[in-house]
Amino acid sequence: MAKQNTVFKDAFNRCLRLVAETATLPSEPELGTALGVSRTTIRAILARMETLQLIAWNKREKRVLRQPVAADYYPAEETDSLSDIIERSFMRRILAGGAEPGMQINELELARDIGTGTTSVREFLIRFSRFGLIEKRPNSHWILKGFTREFALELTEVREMFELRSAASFTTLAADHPAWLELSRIEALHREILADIDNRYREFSELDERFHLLVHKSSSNRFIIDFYDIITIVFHYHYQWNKTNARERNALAMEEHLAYIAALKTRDLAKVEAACRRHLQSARETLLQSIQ
Amino acid sequence: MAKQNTVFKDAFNRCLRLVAETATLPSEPELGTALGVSRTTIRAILARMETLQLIAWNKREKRVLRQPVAADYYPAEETDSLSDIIERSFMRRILAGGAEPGMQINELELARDIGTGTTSVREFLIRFSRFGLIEKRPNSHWILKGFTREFALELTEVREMFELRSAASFTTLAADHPAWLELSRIEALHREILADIDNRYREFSELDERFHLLVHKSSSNRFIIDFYDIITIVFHYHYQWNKTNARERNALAMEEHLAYIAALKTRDLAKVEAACRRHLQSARETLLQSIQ
DNA sequence: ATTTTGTCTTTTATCCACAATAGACAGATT
DNA sequence: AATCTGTCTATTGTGGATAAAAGACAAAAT
Repeated sequence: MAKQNTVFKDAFNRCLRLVAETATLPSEPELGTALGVSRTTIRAILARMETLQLIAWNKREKRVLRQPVAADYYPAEETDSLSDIIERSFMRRILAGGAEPGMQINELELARDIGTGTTSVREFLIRFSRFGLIEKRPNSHWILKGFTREFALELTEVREMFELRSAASFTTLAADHPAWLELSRIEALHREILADIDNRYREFSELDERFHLLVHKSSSNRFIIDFYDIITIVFHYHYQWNKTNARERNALAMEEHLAYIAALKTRDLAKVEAACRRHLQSARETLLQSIQ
Repeated sequence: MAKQNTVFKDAFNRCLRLVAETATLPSEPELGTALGVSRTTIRAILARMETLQLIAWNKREKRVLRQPVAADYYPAEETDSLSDIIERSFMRRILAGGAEPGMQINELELARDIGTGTTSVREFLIRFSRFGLIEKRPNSHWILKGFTREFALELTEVREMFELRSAASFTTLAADHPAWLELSRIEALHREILADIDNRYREFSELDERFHLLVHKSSSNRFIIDFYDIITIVFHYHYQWNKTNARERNALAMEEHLAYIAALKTRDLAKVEAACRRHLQSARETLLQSIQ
């Protein structure tokens, strides 16, 4: 097997949702931009839909013949890209499984475990190494440095520097900058979720990322923005793993966010800094608690 | 061709220098640690030396038979690792060659150009992407973001944050911490080179890296230390490329270093910050000048 | 009792092949 | 005149093969 056709399968599934909504599909280029894939893939999707008798396809005409049913969709497991699969598998190993710091990581073993080729695993490890959790010994193995207390402290130290700097530049954005609108949208979402916290507290993780990324982006600094990837991945897996008191923690964090957002809106640097520090402080504590 | 034997060739050359100095070579493990390679490679080296009649090898006895001559050495081009070759070749393309920002980078073309397989080029690009000069479009090409003014400004912004923080933690190191000794050694080297600046100003580049890395290391933060890789590579190629007024620039920078070192030694935070800022300011200007 | 060597196994680095996907271009259609 | 489709080519993503290098272990030597 060479390349996997996950792009096709995922786009096919998304295209089925379009089929459910209209009587005729638009042109190939239009579908391509809508689904974010090339015309080659679009034509493969259309051909498959024709085979399944979902549409009648003749040049420009793409008439919907019937509504898609569950059996038309590709199973969700088949639409994940290989690198996502490797990432998940790897993170489970090093976070959930008892992975000791200092442990050796074996490309071949990892590849066999996941059921993939070594090349993909190798490329994943290279990409992943910038997160500071593993380190390469050339011509030899990788070393797991581990999700330790030191790691968390180093991570949060830089995060705090970057976020304070970003928050400060947020206050200097022009009044008509789209970030202000997005900030208001995020604020509204906070209030919505808080109003129904018992049912919706799980939505916090995604909202948290969206908010902090917005702040980081206002730095206009690629290094600061890229660094946020590390935060994202750490917190993402951390949330999946440590669910004690999630409701309370999330509610508290959202209150802090609201105070932080309010401070940003005043454009008063001292207030922004105070609110930002307060939130980062409790975020750090949450992270540290989950480690030891 | 699978793996290239550059490790062997490079270690062989270095081992020839040992042969020139002694009558008998030490044990295999000892040689291994001295040259930083495994026993497998050491044994390959010894076998080759035996073939060349450089040594008489019988178990523990490794008697030197003759002095190595120029012809015994492998040519320098053959001892560079493939990733170094790719890096150099790539940097020449994007720095020296007129590479426009926004240009597409083609793995296949790059590989053909360098005369190597695509896998190695691909892995290089993945590793290199953390420097923020290129960006990947999945399933498609890479985009060259270019060594632009924005890049330099974003880089120096983070550098200044990190170095100020590191310099501050330097002042809190225990008096018997080895960093103080290394600092004094670096200081002495500065004075030596300044005393003979006309002949030795080219040594600055290496000294500069050694000094700033020492400062960054005192942060004990892997993200700060890793970031210094970016600075290193940018300045490394930048020095090779822009040589106008090198003597004056380097002399000035060294004077600033001396002031910075003196400030560190007082452990007075205000003085450290002032000296550090002054130096970073002029380093930034030098970099910016070379760009437009 | 340690260290060294001989031998063997395992793993990494690298190239190559091939399917999936992107993308280019000319002719067809509105 | 602009957009769309049919067809073709080029490039990326991934598995597999293989030489180089690392590393394990027992027997041999100090």
